[in-house]
Amino acid sequence: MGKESFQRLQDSLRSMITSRPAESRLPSEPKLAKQMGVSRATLREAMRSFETEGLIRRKQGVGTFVIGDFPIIDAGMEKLESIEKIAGRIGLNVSTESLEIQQMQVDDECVRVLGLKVGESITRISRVILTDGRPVAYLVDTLPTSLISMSDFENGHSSSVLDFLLQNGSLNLAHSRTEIKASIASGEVANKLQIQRGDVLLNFSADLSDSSGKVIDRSYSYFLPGYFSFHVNRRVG
Amino acid sequence: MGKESFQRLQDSLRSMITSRPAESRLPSEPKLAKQMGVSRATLREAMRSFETEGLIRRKQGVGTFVIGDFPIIDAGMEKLESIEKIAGRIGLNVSTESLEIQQMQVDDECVRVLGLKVGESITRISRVILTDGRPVAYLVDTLPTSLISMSDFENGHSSSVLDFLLQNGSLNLAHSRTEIKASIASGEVANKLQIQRGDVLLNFSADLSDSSGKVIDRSYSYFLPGYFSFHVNRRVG
DNA sequence: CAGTGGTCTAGACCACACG
DNA sequence: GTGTGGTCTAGACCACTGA
Repeated sequence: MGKESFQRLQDSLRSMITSRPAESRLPSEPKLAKQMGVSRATLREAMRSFETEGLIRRKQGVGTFVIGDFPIIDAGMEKLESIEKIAGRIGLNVSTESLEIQQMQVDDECVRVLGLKVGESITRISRVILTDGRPVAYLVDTLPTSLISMSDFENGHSSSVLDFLLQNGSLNLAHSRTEIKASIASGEVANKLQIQRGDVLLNFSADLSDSSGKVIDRSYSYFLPGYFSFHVNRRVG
Repeated sequence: MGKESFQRLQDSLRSMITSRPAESRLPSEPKLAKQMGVSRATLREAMRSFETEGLIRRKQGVGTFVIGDFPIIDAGMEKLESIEKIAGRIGLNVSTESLEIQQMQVDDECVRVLGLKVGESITRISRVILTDGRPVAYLVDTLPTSLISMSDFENGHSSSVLDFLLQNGSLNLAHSRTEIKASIASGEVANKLQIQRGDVLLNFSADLSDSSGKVIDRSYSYFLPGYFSFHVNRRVG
């Protein structure tokens, strides 16, 4: 296959996909590969970016489907808000799944970041956010167990750790230092988000601090590209 | 191959890589695949994430090399600064390559974003940023030709479009609205950055405005993960 | 030139969903 | 069971580098 023919393959695949109605199923991979005159591996490689863009969705054992327009969660980054609040503001329904709450002993990272002593207990809360039945984000929060009660949290209105902490007025949450990265999905994260290992993700790691600068919560967030639009307004130096 | 054995493969590869001195060359892919008892395709798949992390570097026709610690360009996003300035502040040398300046007629995007009329001329400036000889970012700026003189720009001290515009005091640059995405490299971008098509990139698209809100410059930036650390401080809502 | 990584192929088997 | 996508294999050829 020539250097440009891969581009042509992608172009014809793209027009084939976009010409189809939303929700429709594409021909199976072996058939499509034969139609296009390439091997299945090459076909799959060409389709990779379409799934990243949110153009298609593959379901093992079922097929590959065209995704129509979907709501994009648009969020400025200056303010820290829970995804639930952001989605609520644009009238979008999000749900939570795979909520896991786990207590554990502090590890090296917690000692360093959260300023805890060896032997103290931390709580790790992980969850998957869905819009329209589709997993779109995987969030992991780690914080001292003393700050969060498992039963209170599970009985709360929101599954957002941030919203829970804000309800507790005694904490004086001030800001979050958020680091922005692009990464590829590990097996674990891929499983949570129902994507393939190796797929592209936008990745935040954030330290939430109170007004004294003490770090309260370290969180990792993994977002499917295509479903979110994060932006920030930058001052000219 | 079982579901967990891939993880084991990655683990043993990782420890093999990290135990080697920086700059050293790994065994060739066929040899390594044989050693590990997997096919070359599987080996390459397992090595993908290592290149994303900046742990290794592949060079076609030469070999695969261990990368030692490298300086990470750490930048807050509140202030908009050129990469050259940020790097300079931490004492890091960056250079520019593949500078391309191109004049063209406005396309639909420019009409919409830059508020130009059909028939006006725009200038597109693209360039690759290197640190330590390694391409780490690919930047594309598009702006009205009237704002930038090709010869002035080429003779300037910096190859940064932002720095050039700032020198011109008559513009009143105020802020940049920057959208943050994760994406995979197209053939063109992969070629510029000397990576593989399909590799992961962090991606900004930014509109630079003057104090009246008029958009002066639309830019696209592609960053290799691992070499940059962008962060933002978020206020608690 | 020989040796490297980059790509593609054909085929196989697995895990999974659904009737 | 049948058919789907997910993964892996063995082998081939290409493009590139450097001696």
